[in-house]
Amino acid sequence: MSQLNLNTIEEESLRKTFFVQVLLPVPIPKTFTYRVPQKYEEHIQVGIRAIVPFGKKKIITGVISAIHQDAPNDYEAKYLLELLDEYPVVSRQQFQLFEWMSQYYMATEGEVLNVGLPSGLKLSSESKIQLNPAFQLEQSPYIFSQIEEVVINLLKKEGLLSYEQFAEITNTKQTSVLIKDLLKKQVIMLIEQVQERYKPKTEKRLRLQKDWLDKAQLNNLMQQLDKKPKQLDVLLKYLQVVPVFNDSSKNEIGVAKSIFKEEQFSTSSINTLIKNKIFEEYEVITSRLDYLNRQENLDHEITLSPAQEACRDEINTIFAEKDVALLHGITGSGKTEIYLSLIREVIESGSQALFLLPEIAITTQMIQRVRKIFGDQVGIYHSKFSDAERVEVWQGVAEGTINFVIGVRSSILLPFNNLSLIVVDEEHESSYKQYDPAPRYNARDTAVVLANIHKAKLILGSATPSYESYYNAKTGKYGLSVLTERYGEGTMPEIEVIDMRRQKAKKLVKDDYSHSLLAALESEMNKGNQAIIFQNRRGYAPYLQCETCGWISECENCSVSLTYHMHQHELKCHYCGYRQKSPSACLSCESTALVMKGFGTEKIEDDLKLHFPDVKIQRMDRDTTRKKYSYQQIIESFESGETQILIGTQMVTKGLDFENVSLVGIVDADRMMYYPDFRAHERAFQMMLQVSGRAGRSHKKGKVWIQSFQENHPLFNYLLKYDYEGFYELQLQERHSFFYPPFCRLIKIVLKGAQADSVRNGARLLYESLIGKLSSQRVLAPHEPMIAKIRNIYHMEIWIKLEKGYPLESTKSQIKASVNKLQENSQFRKLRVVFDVDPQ
DNA sequence: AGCACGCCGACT
DNA sequence: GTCGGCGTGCTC
Repeated sequence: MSQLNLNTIEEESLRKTFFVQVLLPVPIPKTFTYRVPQKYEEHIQVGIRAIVPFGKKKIITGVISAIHQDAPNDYEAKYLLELLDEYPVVSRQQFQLFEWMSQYYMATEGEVLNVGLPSGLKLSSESKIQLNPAFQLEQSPYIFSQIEEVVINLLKKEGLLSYEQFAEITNTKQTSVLIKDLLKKQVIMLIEQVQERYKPKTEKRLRLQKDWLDKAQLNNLMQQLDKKPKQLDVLLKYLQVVPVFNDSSKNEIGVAKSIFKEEQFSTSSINTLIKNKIFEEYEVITSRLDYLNRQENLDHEITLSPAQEACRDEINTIFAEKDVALLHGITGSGKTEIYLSLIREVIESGSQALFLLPEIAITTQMIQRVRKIFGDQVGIYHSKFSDAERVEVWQGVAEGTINFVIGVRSSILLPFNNLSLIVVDEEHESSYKQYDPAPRYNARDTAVVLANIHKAKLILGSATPSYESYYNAKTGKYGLSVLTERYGEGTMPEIEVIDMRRQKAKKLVKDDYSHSLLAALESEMNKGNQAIIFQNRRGYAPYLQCETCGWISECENCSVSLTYHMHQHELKCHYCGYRQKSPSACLSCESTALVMKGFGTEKIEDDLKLHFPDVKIQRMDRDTTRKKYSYQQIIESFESGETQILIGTQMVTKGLDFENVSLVGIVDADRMMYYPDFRAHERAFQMMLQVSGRAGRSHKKGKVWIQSFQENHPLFNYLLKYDYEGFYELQLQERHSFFYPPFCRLIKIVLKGAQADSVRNGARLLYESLIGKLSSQRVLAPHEPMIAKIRNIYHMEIWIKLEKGYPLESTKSQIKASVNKLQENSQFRKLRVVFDVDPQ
């Protein structure tokens, strides 16, 4: 008796209820607690996805971030509905990284999860329309319109309709009225359905039925088919591809059904063969990463020059005591080969490696090169790839079949569990920083943290390191390895600055081009060489101005001038996309004395085509690379030598290797240097050095021509000598005296709103609250950004400068508290406040 | 972020 | 009188 009692008590106490914390891809700064149904208790794991009810009718998918038994006190937890994975899709290390990112970049973990998970792994519910089972047309007291009857009949036939289908069928925009009516009349009901977006790709395959595998039977079959030549053809083709005569086990794998499609085999005879039980048809799941299925001639050879080898050894030495190495190698020094050889060591030891590149640098050439060395162990993570492909890379990394990922910014969020080496190439690139939406993270800086979590090593590589990284290397936080020699025969081109003021005085400037640049260009063209002309501005002319009254073409929605684009004869806003026909007279005073001011790539293309009518000229900027393959087409055409002059924006500065370029022209250097940003000089120097590096890659000596009205600017003294370090030292003094990074940390707060004065007043109040907490030295007064209005939304900025060592975490909480306090005031509630930590 | 609830103006 | 505008507040 007592025995029995004890047992019940024990069982009672064993029956614990489990709860999970679920991280949802919504911008709410917390996780949600759900109750675990008993049937799932065994399967609960941190890192697997769960479908949960959220709000009144939504059903969404989140990731389980913790398991516990503490029932919440002040509300009843809902049951989670379903588990989606057997194995974690988010690793423990990833949770750590997510947490760090949300804290450091002042975003919610949900927002981090949102950029992390490929959308194929995110699910959301979609409402569907269904006929109410209780509904009977004959017994309904209501009268139905024609369109309602159409809907009823369709629902009877189809069962379920999505909102989109519904709108299409009824051909109305006011579907909501119709739906409400039908709901009221109890004709339909709405149901929530969660759809798994990612579907594995399948392939139909054929193989012989087992009965025919025996040699005698097979001969028998051939005789049977003797009078059916079409079917015999199919069989013979099969035997040719799958030699079951020699090895009957080969039949197991069969052949793809699609191979018969390419040739003249008839589908009907294949179907007859299947019907007659000679062939059997079956499906297998295949990879979308088609290169995984392809047998390639692998070539593991990586040949390093003595200089590269020394550099690689040096990095390994650095890694003995430091976690981060900065590789400062001039353009064309062959940094990639060093990375690849180090990555190979890591992969061969069984760990994972990640190679980050800016989007633009992941070219076909790079991918082919990497695949040739690493074969199917490499995953490519890139925006050009479909979502399903990204899911497959994600899963490959999680399962450990992919050991090496080459990818863009967001690949830092892949589910690595055994990472040993991260390489961030072109680490100075500002595209490593996500600008919008949150989390506004910098993948280069996040890589430092990720490496730390995995106890992995990190290489930052660049020909022109960011001052932050270079400073860290110089002060000993990072190791530094320098490559000063170009790989192969190439030498760095000579740089000449053209004094445009003097040339203009001598009347040697035509349009925007000096005589020297045009003459040099002509001479190179005559020699059959190639040239790159760099101008970091697209369109024809950045603005139109009336010479009579001074009116400037401006955007209606943004505080910027409209850029003239000649090809469409339009004025366009580069911020909101607004466009209008170019006016023929001033919109203010009707004078026809309109002139185009400034120049972009389009104008250069136009001008040079007049100068060099026989030379093939192409332009590469956002306007000409909009279509999927146009970027590749332009590169290939230049590579093959068909195009002789390539005009481009900063797109041409990124990691492109061309053999025959002997001239680089920078038409307007001043524009880059006089940009109102504390990094303007750093950027201008980087950009000019990078674009210079495109010349003289082979045995041909190259030359760079830079046009400037400020040819005495110290920047050029250093640039001519390729003295990166000298200019860095000079800039560093300036950064120090004006207290900018790397001497301080910046946090940018942007307030956005439709009413200019409420934005202004809100910024003022926030500023006052902030200086109360952080002192007026650390907070800069609110100011309008350079473009104060975009799409009719007004912006104000407050910058916070924190000296090194100033507590970051608590400061961020204080900032958030100030913002929350501001938004308690209903007047400022609808202001959007954006935090940008370490803005670029 | 969605989404429902709720309180004030132009319409069958 | 109602529809629907979007301000407000909540989501386990």
